[in-house]
Amino acid sequence: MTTSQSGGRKAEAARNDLTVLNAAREVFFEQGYDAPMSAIAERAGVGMGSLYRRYRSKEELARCLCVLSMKGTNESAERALAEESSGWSALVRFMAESIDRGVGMVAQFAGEFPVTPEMVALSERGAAAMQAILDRATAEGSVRPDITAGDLVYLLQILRTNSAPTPTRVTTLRTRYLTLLLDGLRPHPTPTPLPGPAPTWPEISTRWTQTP
Amino acid sequence: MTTSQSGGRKAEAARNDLTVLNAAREVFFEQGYDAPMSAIAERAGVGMGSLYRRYRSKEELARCLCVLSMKGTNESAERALAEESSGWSALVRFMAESIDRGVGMVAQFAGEFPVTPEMVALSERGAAAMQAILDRATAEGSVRPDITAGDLVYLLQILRTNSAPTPTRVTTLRTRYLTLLLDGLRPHPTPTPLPGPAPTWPEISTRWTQTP
DNA sequence: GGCTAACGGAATGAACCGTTCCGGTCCAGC
DNA sequence: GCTGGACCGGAACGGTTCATTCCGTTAGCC
Repeated sequence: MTTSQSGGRKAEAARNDLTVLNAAREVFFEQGYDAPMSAIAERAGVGMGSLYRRYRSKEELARCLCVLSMKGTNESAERALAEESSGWSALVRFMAESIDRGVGMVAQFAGEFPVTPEMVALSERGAAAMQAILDRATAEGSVRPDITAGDLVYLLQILRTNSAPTPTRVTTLRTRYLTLLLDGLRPHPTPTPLPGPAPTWPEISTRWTQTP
Repeated sequence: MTTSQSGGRKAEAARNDLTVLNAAREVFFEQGYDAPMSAIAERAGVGMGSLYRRYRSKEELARCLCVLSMKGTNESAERALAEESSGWSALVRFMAESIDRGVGMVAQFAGEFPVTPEMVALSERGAAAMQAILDRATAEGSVRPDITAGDLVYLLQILRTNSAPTPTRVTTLRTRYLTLLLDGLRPHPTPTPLPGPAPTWPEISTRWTQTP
């Protein structure tokens, strides 16, 4: 074993718990829900036994991660709204924090397991927070008016794209294109009309309820 | 069999060839290289036998599709450059045509099979054409100067994202966010500096050469 | 009317993955 | 210092999926 840190078996178990969660987040983000459990165990430096001692199944691990991610997103949105001085800075901060936390991972889980009432509640709370940020930014005139909260969800998913040589580079590029997108969101001297209706909430949640 | 159209066996074979290619393009685009061959056969309304009579293996089919897509992209870029009156309109037309043709499909193949010299040549020709479009647009001042041709490649890949209820909706949303991105590409009264260096060509091609 | 080429789809065999099980290892209490 | 029980890593198992092949059938051509 590689118990290099201090503490006994108990401490190792506690440390493993965090390590596993982080490893799972990374692996699911990179490879999607189809990533093998063995990949998560390997990334965490842990055997399969330890993985299944904490989570009865792959689905339980994914659900746990999903809920954690949604809670993080909600807190991020609510903090941004409360602490920032303008709608625009709240929007920028929320979007940046979201892609830093790899929020796109959750999208990989759509349709893989049934949604719980808790997840529905979290999702509704998140939707309200994002809508509030956007309303404030739109009201102060710092965002073009044809943008909706549904757009924000899709834009975050779009930015999840993950194909650069190193993980660091992936992060850098994601930030680069978020910046570009945010400039596109601002009111423009001659804005190009956006084609097609914006995404609606039913449309977004549909992907979660249909289990193919 | 469902030989509903006119013509004999020969004609059916010829029709099948196109149908198979289109079906493969769609399925690979939606599900990635891991899509089962049976899904392609089903989409094309054709048996497995007919599939393997035309392409010796899945890899051969994918390579064929890849080359076709690269040729299409190159022709699209060169035509846009030759026929459009401004760099900006050439850029817009090229980007729009590219996502309409589902150019992101090619990205799914990165690292799945070895690259041929033909593919290298096609890729270099495409890079030159995209660079020429961008140079012209930048020179006339219609694109912010911190954008490179490597950025265009990544932006096209980002827009490949594919998660809406219906295929039609997917296309609409892609166009919507392309429009948003293009507005972000234009010179802005107070442009936000883009973080991180732009992608380089070696960086882009690396993903193809490493076969994990 | 039979011959042959092309067809669709079932059969095959290998690879992969989620989950379980087991032999070894380490700490706690005596 | 020694031992019992909890915990660990990883190999083994069973099921599923998929690329590829094979074969009985069918539709045009002579």
